[in-house]
Amino acid sequence: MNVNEAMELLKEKGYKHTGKREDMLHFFEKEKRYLSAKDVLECLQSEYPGMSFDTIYRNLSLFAELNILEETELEGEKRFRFSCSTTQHHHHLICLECGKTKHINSCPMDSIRQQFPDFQVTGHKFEIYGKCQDCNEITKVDSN
Amino acid sequence: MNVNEAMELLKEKGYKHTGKREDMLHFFEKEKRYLSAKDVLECLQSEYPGMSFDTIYRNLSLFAELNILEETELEGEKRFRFSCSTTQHHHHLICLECGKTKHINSCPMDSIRQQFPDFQVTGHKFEIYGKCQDCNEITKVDSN
DNA sequence: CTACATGCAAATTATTTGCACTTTT
DNA sequence: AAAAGTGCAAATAATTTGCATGTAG
Repeated sequence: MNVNEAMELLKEKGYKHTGKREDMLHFFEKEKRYLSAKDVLECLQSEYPGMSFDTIYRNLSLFAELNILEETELEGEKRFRFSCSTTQHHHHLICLECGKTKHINSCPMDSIRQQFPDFQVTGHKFEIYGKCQDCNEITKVDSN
Repeated sequence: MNVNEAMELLKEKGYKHTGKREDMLHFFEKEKRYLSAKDVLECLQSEYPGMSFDTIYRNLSLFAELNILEETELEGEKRFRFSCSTTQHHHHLICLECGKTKHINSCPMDSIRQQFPDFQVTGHKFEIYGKCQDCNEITKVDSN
């Protein structure tokens, strides 16, 4: 998924092309990590001073519904990231300092489904939290 | 972990023995599943008509801090369940209809840590959502 | 009688919604 | 124009906090 494909999808579905939408998507494409509504607002407010949370929230929900963004909930906040659904199903290591993510292609669900055939699985969440290599190095430097 | 052990732990740490705390713990022990603050309030209000959310929330946080309860976040709400930490590390299948849970002893983290030695893991979440066998059967009956 | 526990009311935080106005198409 | 997008202000909803009072040890 990239910004052009996303805008194309929006057009197909009858949603309009606005600068705010495009800029939101560009921000997500550039960051490649989970962002909160606040992150997005802060980024877009330089460009659009009157920009409000409502618009951010409405568009985030819309994008998530269309699978343009992946959604998760982290520390009591919804977070979104540009969808990597063109690649195979996967999970992430998430750095709690900088938000950077790393893909994990292996998914433990296959074996789980076999183990519990009576449980009808509708979804799952597998996320690993911690500190990425870069953030770890910064800490080391700081404490010297 | 059981209610007596939990009350013992509270006493050790200098927290007081109150009927509300004990009843909260009994409720968790009986239910063996993830419960929201609201669930707990509804249960305790019959016994303690004046019972307020504050007390529930304060005690839930306390119990979680002392590892008497396990905490997770599900559909925008914090949920707690009686801790099974005496048994080995594990995860759950969670029925979104009735809240019932099933243990999974296997944890995918061991292999993940090996795969990403540069990422300092501080936590992880692995939860499987769906419909348990009982709830599935109820649906079948309903639709007849 | 002292520290912890609780209720009340008010504050916080993230998110959603109704309504009037403004853009896209 | 018509449909969709947006800002504003107000409403929710879950959770937290300050303060005065109550209660267990």
